[in-house]
Amino acid sequence: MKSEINNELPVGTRALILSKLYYGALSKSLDNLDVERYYSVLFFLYNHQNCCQQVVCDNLRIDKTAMVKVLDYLSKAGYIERTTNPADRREHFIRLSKKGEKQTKKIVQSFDSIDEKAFLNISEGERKTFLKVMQLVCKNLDSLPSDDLFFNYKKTKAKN
Amino acid sequence: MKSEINNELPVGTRALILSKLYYGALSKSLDNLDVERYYSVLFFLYNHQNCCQQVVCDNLRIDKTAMVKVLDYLSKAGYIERTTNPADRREHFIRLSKKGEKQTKKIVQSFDSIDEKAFLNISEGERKTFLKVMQLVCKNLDSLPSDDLFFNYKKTKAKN
DNA sequence: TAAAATAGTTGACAAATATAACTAATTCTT
DNA sequence: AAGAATTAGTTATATTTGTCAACTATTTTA
Repeated sequence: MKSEINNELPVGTRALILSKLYYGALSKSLDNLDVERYYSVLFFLYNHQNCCQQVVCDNLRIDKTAMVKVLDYLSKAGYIERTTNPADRREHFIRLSKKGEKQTKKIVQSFDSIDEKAFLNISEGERKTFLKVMQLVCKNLDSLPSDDLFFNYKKTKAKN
Repeated sequence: MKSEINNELPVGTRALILSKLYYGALSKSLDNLDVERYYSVLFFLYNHQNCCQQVVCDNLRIDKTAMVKVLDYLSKAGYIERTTNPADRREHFIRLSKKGEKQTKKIVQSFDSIDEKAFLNISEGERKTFLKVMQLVCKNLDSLPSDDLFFNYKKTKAKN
């Protein structure tokens, strides 16, 4: 038996642990797919067909240079296609291919099923509160002015 | 302005995003320390002096081979010391050095401060519920029997 | 006491992340 | 309308991180 999941950890650390457990379960459940990662990108694309890369980056907090590699990988696996937005030719639309869509459907099902299991024995109200607070915490963290962050030190170079 | 933090993402993905934002803020606030990562390990050691490696691994869900490298890094930086448990000579106790303790105190303060800012405008009750549910979700995910994970596929090898 | 399990380590490798410099296209400024 | 600045995406590189199998040393178990 593992020791208890620690109750005294900062919220960021707990969130990281939660995501580790979650993605561990997810990738186990999707063991026999021909892509082994970037499920969340596929999930996002499933719900946002034909959006451009930057939108994916912003929503999933993935760096744009990393995103290039993710999409190269998914493209090589035949899951996605890139097309140029004629209205703004800098942008590349990302679309799931027929194969990508079919496989991503299973991925979405896996996500849904694990979400469901994750909230077992938790009331609908608590679940709602949880998700609402999670949203707010993200918003708070996202809008932290970087000056706020230097409290026990004098500000040095403040690279941001 | 970034687009909204997406409300339709699976809980694991949201938790990952939360932790990214959190650790981004944290490392910015600790910019001028001579260690640049593994803050959560130091945080944990601060509250659990002289525990052995496996306990840290279990609590923070870090692989034991990764932990070796983490501790090598922290040891080289002069933050920690390893000693053998005389009662069970397989175990290595990890202790913060004097320097490590002094620096980690600042790290703990940073964690606390960011936690506080993260929960701005969130009521005490909601915060409590949030943390309780987070705990439960982790527990649910942790105890998922791996059979539960193969629902849309026939079970293959089920390596676990 | 032999076999199994546990704590920790090593080395090789794959993957993630960060940075800077770059192209191409668009928008802003005057 | 020209030039500057910005934006989307890419490339290349380097560093860090995570994963895996195999290993030592020690303790537990059967």
